[in-house]
Amino acid sequence: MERQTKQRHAIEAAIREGGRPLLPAELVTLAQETVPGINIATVYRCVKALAEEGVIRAVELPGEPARYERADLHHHHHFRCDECERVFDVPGCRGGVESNVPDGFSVRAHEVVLFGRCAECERPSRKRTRSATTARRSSR
Amino acid sequence: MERQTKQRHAIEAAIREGGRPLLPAELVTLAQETVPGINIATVYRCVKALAEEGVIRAVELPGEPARYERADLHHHHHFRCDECERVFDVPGCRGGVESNVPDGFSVRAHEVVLFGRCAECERPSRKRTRSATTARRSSR
DNA sequence: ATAGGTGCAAACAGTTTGCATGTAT
DNA sequence: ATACATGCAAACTGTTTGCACCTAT
Repeated sequence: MERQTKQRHAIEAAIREGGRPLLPAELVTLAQETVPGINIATVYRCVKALAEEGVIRAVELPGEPARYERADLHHHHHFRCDECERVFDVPGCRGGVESNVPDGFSVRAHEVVLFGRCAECERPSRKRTRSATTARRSSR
Repeated sequence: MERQTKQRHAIEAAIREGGRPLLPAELVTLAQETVPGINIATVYRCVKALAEEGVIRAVELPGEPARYERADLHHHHHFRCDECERVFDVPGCRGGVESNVPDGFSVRAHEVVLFGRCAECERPSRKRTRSATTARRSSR
């Protein structure tokens, strides 16, 4: 069983209170407010352990590093804004996605990711630019 | 406009005749049958150019490197086998996936990925193991 | 002839790991 | 006390880039 360390608490807290899936890099930044010296390797190790315990869950979007969110959320999908690159939760799931699989295939799970512009970025007046934490990734 | 080189032809041919989305590493292997000395950097450069021309398309699955397939296919989704790790095309799209987005959000595109076991791996008798080209990745 | 493509090696980003040290139990 | 977590640096994987050379035009 796992030890209660301040690093681990800081990471858990960041994910629990994040409100949206967070990147490992964002987690270091957030956790450093509580544990200044925290290392990225620790974040990766904790995040892996927490995911195996079922406390958090990896949100893996096509072509991007995994983000992490709390696992106690109902089944939902994700929306990635083309502009600010943030990822949002999209509640619910209409089902029916699993039809059309070829004969003999069995479906265990599915992932749906929507791409577009979020409400803030859609509205020209109150335009929001990429946050500092995600701007680095835009060079891709 | 682009030059016709044997490297480029080999890569285009591999994707055109692949029948399923292929990884850059698989493309080097395939293209080497025609152009022995072909380099991975060339594959990445060609693949990027071909994608920009609209000849091929990137298929990006959550948590995995991009695969590439010909662009002249109708809209479809993908199925990844847990066992053999191959990716298959799933024809059609029932729609309705875009509902539930929060107010003010506009959807530009969507991706659906199904996970499970393909027909071959589902059938115990004719079990298929991971191919040599994908086995490396299983350590993840 | 020359613009553009290729191979090679080095650079990068994200992630993982070995090891000595620190700390929760 | 000691087993496990952390920090640091090094290793690793996938991808990109600088540069000298090669080749389709």
